This record gives sequence, C-alpha cells and structure tokens, in this order.
Amino acid sequence: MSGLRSGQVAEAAGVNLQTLRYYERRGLLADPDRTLGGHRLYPPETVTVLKVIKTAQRLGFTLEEVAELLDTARHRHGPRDAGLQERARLKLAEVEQRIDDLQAIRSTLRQALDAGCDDLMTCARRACCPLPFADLGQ
Amino acid sequence: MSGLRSGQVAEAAGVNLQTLRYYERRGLLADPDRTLGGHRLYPPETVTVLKVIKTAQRLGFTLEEVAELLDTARHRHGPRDAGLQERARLKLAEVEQRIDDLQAIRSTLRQALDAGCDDLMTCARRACCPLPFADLGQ
DNA sequence: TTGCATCCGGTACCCAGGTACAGGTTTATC
DNA sequence: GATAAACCTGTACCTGGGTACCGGATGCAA
Repeated sequence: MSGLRSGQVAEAAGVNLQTLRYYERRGLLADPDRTLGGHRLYPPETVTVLKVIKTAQRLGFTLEEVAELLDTARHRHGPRDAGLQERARLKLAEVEQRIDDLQAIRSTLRQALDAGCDDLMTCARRACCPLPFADLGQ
Repeated sequence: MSGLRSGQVAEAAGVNLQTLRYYERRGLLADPDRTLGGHRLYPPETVTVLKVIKTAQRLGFTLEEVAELLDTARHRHGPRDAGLQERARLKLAEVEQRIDDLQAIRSTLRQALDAGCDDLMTCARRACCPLPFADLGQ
C-alpha cells in the first residue's frame, strides 16, 4: 500500500522534483501508483533507475537513447525477442565505440601529462597536440 | 598567405558553416587570419580540431569542457605549468571514471544479450534489471 | 566589369533537457 | 478541525548547442 513520496525520491536521487514528472512524461519512469488523493507513490527502486539515467546521460546518451537502454535491459519478455536482441546488440556496439574513443583520449591526456610539453611541442605552433585524436570514430 | 575558406573547412569537417563562427565566439577555435576583404582563412589543422570537438561531445563533454581539454592538450608552454598539469590530471580522472561507467553498462548489456530474459527475469516485476547499475559513479 | 558563388556580421529562431511559478488540493500533526 | 508542508496539474521560462535568415560585401572566372 505504501511507497516513497515524490519528494523523497527526488531527494534520494539528487534530482529536482519537476524532473521526475518530466521523466514520467517522457516515458522513462513508469506511471507510479497514487494515493486516493492523487499523490504519487514510488517503489524504492525508482531511485536506482534515476541514478542509472543520470549516469547514462553523463556518458552522452540522450534521454531517448536512455529510454531504449532501459527497456532493452528491462522487459525482455518472451523467449528471444528478436527486436530487443537486435537493439541490445546495436547499443553494445555503440558503447564499445565510446569506450574506444575515451581510451584514445585517455592516452593522449596521459602523454600530455607525463611527457610534458617538450615532447608535445614537436608539433607546429598551430597543428599542436590534437593530432592523435584525428582517427577517432564516426 | 593562403589557407582554407570557411566553407571548405565546414565541408571537410562535416559541420555547419555557422557552427564555425559559433565555436569561434565560444573560444574553441582561434580567430583565423583574414583576407583583405575580411573573409576567414583557416589553417588546415582546423579540420582535425573540429573532429576532436565533435568526438569529445559525443562522449558527453560540454563545449566548455572540450575547451578545457583542448587547451590542456594545447599550449603547454613553459616547463611544467602547474595549473595545466593539474587540469590534465583532473580531466584524466574524469575520463577514467567514464570508461569505468561505460564498462559497467557494457557488461550489463552483454549479460542481457547472452543470458537472455530468463536469467534477468529473476528480478521482481519492478526492481528489474537496472540493479547492476546501482553502484555507478558520482 | 559583370555575374554568381561564397562569405560577412547581426539577429532570430529551434530543439533537448530541464526548472520555476501559479493557484488549488491532500496529508499529517497538533 | 485547523493549519502548514508537501503535492497536484498546467503553463511559462531558461540554458546549451546550434541553425537559419537577412541585406550587404568579397572573390574570382570569363
């Protein structure tokens, strides 16, 4: 019969109260149960879901993509749903691409850090250090 | 005396012409030389810089962060500039955090993929699969 | 030296992702 | 059962990151 009030969820997840409703409208959060008077009552996992959303966003996924990610991971009902399988596969490829790109950036930063300027200043005044980024994805 | 015209740069980098000017205003691209009549003339590396910017954005960096990344990597003038060193270190930590988070997402997706639903449906109707995400960064 | 593509600065607009506010109801506490 | 805190719906507004449009100037080729 019980659950968390919207304010509690917002607080626990560190998001604005309005954001909960916004996500609900966007379909990222399922419509929660209500009290008789119409106040929302969230199941406790909602907090986790919100953290997932925020994390995925930090990684550059749009809300729409996050929604996909969520329900790819979520209702995988029916044995071997081909559409979902396929979506998961695509998302996985995307994620892997991102990891690769980030690793390229990481190694450039590391070079920048521990080789110091002399090593990096071999590049022209203008064609400076970004060069190692040149063959990044997309 | 020469260089690339704005249209050529935009085309080569696959960005809108207006975006070049926008980035210039935002300080992401140095003010280019001009023809006598005032038309911009870009050095060829500009194309690479633009690709770097776009890649970093896809990874979830804001333009402001990209600007930081760029000049952390760029003018590392003066031996061992402490401020820049520090910024690079911070950025590196951020990048590493992102990589970790993405790897967590990747493994969840992989599970979702090759374990199929039965394995994942062990979770309650509502507390479904996002759980492995629970301890993500921040 | 004319003609057309390209570029200029300035301003206005667009979309995503929120956030704030208004005016009214519910809930919890005393 | 009064009253303050929390919540409701609806609508308006804000920021980041562009994009479009305008009227006018420039570049270049024939």
